[in-house]
Amino acid sequence: MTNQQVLLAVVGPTASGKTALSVALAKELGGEVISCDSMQIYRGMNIGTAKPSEEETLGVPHHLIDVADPEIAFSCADYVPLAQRAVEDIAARGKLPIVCGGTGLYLDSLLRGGLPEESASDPALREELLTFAATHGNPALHQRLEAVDPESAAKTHPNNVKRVARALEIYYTTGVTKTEYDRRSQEIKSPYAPRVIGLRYPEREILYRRIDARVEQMLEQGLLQETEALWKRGVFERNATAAQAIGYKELLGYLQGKESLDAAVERLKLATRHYAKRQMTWFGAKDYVQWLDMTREGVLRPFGEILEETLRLATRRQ
RNA sequence: GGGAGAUUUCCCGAGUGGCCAAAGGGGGCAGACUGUAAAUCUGUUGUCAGUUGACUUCGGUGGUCCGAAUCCACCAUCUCCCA
Repeated sequence: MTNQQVLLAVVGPTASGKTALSVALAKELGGEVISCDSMQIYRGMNIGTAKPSEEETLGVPHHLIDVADPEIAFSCADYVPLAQRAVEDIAARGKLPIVCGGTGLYLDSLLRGGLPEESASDPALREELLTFAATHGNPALHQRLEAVDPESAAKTHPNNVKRVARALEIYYTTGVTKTEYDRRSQEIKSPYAPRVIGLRYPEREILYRRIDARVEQMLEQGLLQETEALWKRGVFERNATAAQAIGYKELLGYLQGKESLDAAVERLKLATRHYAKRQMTWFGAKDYVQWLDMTREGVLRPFGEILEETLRLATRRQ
């Protein structure tokens, strides 16, 4: 009754096991993976972003990885059309698109069917607005938003300057308020019939232990060298999106001799845990997620069992 | 052996008689998010009633005072200095 494209998605916090599961699913169902990760986009950032290696992908094609240089300001708006094309492309070849990743906003935008027509961005204006807030105070910027779009002003805390600025940016560049913009975006009909599997860790300590272990592993694999390469390349000077990636900015202090390695690594682990929590909050609020417990009685469930359950969730009639 | 200083709520750290359950930061917990999203931001964090409110806390014990985390005495632990 619907000709929406079927699509599978595996989401969850960092280090939850998305990669292995989506590869297994692709093998099982004849699919290809579309990464939904704001940092795996970038070339030269492999270890720190836990980009799947050849051993991990097992020959399953992965899309939307290594599509931009770290100096590039890549964003959600760049991601969505590329991902849409990848979905079409995979489907056209009779394969199942499997979206895998933890960048909630990107996934949301993709599943929603893209951003509204009037979507636009103006980096110079953005900069100007941020400067305005810095000199006149956060409330002053917020008041400007309140004047043109009280509804979105009410929903955005004055201190969340970036969000306030974005709302104003939408209005100044398109003449449409953010409230109206959001409304229009809700009218877009999604071309997809997604099955979204969310990996959940009822016992958070288990996930946190995995995070710690993975950080240690990244260090062994040469995360420091990778960081140094990005540093030398000047990625951190321009405040590129890529410079925000967890794993690099935390180690920079050590490389610059401002901090001990142990301290830097601790901060890295902590930042990753914080990030994982934010992801859990994000996905937890999405009603399109079907949750799958990764642990039982304090231990990780056998992979085979998890795969089986996922297949059941993925193919179940809705 | 003598001298100086320290001891605060999970951690760091303010607080030197009432406005202190005690600043601020960190951590924890919860949440928001439609073009920087691995970013950005918010709330909450002694206990219990859960709005006023009650109760227990600032190394320990005992004092002074209407009233102490803040003053005094002794004890304990730690740091530093002189031997």
